[in-house]
Amino acid sequence: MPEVLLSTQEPVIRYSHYLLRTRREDPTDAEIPSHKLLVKAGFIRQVAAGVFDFTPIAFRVMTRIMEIIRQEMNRIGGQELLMPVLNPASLWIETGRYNAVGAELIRFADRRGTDMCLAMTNEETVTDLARGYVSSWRDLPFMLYHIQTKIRDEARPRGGVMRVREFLMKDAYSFHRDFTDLGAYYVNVYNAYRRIFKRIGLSPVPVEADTGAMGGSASHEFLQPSQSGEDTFARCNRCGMSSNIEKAEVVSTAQAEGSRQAAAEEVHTPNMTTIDDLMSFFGVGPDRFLKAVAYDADGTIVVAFINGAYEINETKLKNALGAMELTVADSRKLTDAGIVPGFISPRIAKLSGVTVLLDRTILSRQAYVMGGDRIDYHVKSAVPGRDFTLSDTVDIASVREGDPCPRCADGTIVLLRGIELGHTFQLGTKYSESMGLTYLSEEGKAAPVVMGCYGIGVERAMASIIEAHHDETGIVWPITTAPFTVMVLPLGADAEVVAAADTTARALSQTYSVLLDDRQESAGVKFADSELLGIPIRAVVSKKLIAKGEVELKVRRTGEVVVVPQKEAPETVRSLLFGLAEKEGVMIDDSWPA
RNA sequence: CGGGGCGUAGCGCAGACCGGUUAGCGCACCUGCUUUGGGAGCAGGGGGUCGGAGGUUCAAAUCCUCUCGCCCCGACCA
Repeated sequence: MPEVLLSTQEPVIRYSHYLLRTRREDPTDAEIPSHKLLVKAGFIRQVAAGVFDFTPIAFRVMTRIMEIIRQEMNRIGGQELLMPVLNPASLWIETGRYNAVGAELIRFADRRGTDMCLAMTNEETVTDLARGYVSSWRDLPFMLYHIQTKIRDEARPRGGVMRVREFLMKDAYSFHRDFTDLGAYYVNVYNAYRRIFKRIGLSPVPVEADTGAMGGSASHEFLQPSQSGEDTFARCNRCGMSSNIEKAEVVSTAQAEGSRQAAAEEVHTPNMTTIDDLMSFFGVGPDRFLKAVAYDADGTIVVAFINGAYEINETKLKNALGAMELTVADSRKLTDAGIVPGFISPRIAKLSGVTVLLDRTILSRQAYVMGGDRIDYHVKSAVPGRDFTLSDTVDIASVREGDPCPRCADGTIVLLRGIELGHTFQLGTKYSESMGLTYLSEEGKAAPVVMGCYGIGVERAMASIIEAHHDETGIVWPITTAPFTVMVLPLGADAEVVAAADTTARALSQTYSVLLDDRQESAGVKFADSELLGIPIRAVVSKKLIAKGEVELKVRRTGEVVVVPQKEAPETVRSLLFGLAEKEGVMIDDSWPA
């Protein structure tokens, strides 16, 4: 596919009048490389917590990312439209999200007193739009998308532009007659996503994900492995299975133990309420203990029991319970219910108003040390099924590094961190049913439309590109998303240097986007800035070079330097770019550069 | 929302404990001259409601109260 984005008809951009100011020093409040570089190179400026200005050079990058997204969305039949950020609360009340979503959804009343909110995504508006259009199976399928501001009042914005309160997102919505059709289309989106990320210089891992408050069935996150990432995912070292830790299944291996089972025995364990305390007291590993964690799930007490070597995964627990709100229970509430915090055993299941959940990892051993249900006592050699009721077990544990893979025979799990670049959901009928988006089938029966939705964050993609493409001196933009293709540096203020740089810049700008550094700055400053800004090709014009009618071209990514006659500069840039395209794994159509 | 920290020039900071010159330094910015292949030199200069409000005092950047904002860790995260 041709990267026409690099082609340009625009004039040379003159740095001296361009709204761009780099900084000499690293910003103190930035932690991750992309944040530091975006600020240092003058791409972003914070306006409020999680709210940023994007300067012209940054917006050029965003425009290129958006254009690649557009091309790939259009390729799979997407129809671009524009939906509003300002939404009436009534639409969100219809789907139930008005109450289901927390304070991230900004709610307010307009001047007439009508309840409004600022859209964090557009399922409501798109479903509302579609129900005015869809009536027959003949109308399906289709896909709509837009690239629009999203507002989410995040509790804690962080990582520069990684997690913010206002951002641009490409969100796409597909509409189908049934799950089979959705499933088939989902593959198209999946492939389009892979193409988009490859083209912008990223290589995220598609991982199975929890659907969260979005609802629906299948969901994948595209996670770019990075230390700066906020998501943790599990990956099998053999079969490649990848799953967000919020969803990753845990298979515990049963340990072979002697068939002789000692009788349960109460042991005095003064003030020992943690697994660590008990480990040192009993002198055995954490997997010998039955750990109890008490929660308040939508107002009822839930106590989850798990093998002491594992941690409860609250997302999985929440899903198992179908709970909206899950918090750690306060001890007073437990005491009131007749529970002894710190010494809880599954025998409390008989108490009224208490739900007990047993994690599957409990099955891995035949006997445990568990709570004694009275202060300062534990029970040793407690056998599941004998000393407490072994009801159905559930999978609510967090997978650990080194655990066996749930998919293949002999793989083990590795935990990695990643940046969520995109998320795809097979929504199903959650929105169509609640909002009455139905169609008449060939049999003349009304059925809810089956939907999918697919997001990509634009600023986060930009930041991720920097995370993946930078060095000690600055950003190294891939040619597909670079704000400019060539940066021309005249060294010195000599009239002939200025004139030659101008000629070179004009010649190059016939085909490439060019930033001409016409500032009255020393050579060192210009070199440092060109490296910081990360423009793929640097063209130097100096007195020495002019004497021989030459310009020097340097490739930012590789450091390769060539000196060529001034007239050959455009042709040489072209071949350098083809070299870069190959290195970066992107295609350039031979018709480009023209 | 819990814990910790910070608000003084565009950016980074000092001054504050112990109230008292005209609030200072570096970078950036302006003028002039020199300089121009790796963040230049000399000289001169502009820019401040000291986050905001109230209070104490003869006097507040400095002490007290309230408030707003921002950062970090955690919780949260369609």
